[in-house]
Amino acid sequence: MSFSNVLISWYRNNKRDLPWRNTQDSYLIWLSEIILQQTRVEQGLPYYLRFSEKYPNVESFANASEDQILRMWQGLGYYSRGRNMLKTAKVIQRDFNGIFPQAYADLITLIGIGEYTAAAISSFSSNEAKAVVDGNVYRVISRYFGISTPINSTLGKKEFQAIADELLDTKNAGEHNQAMIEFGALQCKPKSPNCSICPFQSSCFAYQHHRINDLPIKLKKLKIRERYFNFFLIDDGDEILIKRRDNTDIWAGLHDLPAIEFPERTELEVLLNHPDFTNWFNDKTVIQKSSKEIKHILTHQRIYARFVHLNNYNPSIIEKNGWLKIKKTQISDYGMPKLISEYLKNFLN
DNA sequence: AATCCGGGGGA
DNA sequence: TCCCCAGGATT
Repeated sequence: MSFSNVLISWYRNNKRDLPWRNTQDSYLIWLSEIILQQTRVEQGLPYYLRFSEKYPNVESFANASEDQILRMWQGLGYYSRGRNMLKTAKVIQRDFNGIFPQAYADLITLIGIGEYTAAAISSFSSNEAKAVVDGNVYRVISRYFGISTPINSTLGKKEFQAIADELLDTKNAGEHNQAMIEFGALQCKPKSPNCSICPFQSSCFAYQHHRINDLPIKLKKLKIRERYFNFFLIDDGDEILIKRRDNTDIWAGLHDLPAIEFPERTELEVLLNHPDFTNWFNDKTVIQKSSKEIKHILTHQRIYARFVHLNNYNPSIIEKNGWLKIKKTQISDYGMPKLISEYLKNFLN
């Protein structure tokens, strides 16, 4: 039994009865595909039913106003899908004689229709031999074949499309595509797939190698944290105060200056009222200078630093906070992040 | 190649 | 919380 044979057999036994599967009307299929982009079937289904009832053909859709479309789209998200559908419907009226195309080459030219949707509409409506690759297909292929190329990398997209093309039952493209998607949605789910009753158990790479939870691999978009540090350059004659950073944060074990951190940009005023500030300093404290904001880029963080120069402090805080009082001439004896050492170097010279 | 666009559901 | 969902357009 080939992969496709097993797949189709599974599909015929397990498929859901969904309204857009009971038609070959490329307009209705288009409607369903756009609604289902990045949207679960259960969430999109009621929208499909309302849209297909109110706009049973592309002409009625094209004659709707954008307000009407967006009102019906309300709550579905990604609203540009609705706006683009209206544009496309008008293009169909004007350039395609009001006949919704079935050919991949035509579909791919339309706004809102990318590779996946063009392959879906063409194969579902006319059995054109184009393989769909959506989130489900990425998952099925990556697990079954043990492909660890990230699915959201350029190379990964090419690689998975090529495998999907290879796998496609070209004589039965529409059903094959539906089956791949349905299998990914119902059986080979992202979390806790039903491997125990899977017809591919013995041939699935991920199942055999216990990699189900590792595949597919997706590049995480690194989220950058923004941090606002106010460093205090506490001038005590020929000495200054520094501190060693703990091991739970950036620059672990290096030395920097006493600091107060905020999660967002703040006025100097806010800093002066911070409890640490009022503990550390006193009435005799004079702010001699405050540097402009210095931006420092790390891989996962953007540091915005401000250096506040002061000349008086409460002596007890040195011991209490575990700070160090060192001679300015000894600064270079201590490992410091570049942000700090550069600033001190410029300041002291 | 990265970022934006969204509401909803599951772990 | 984080991840993912029948992705595509834009920069």
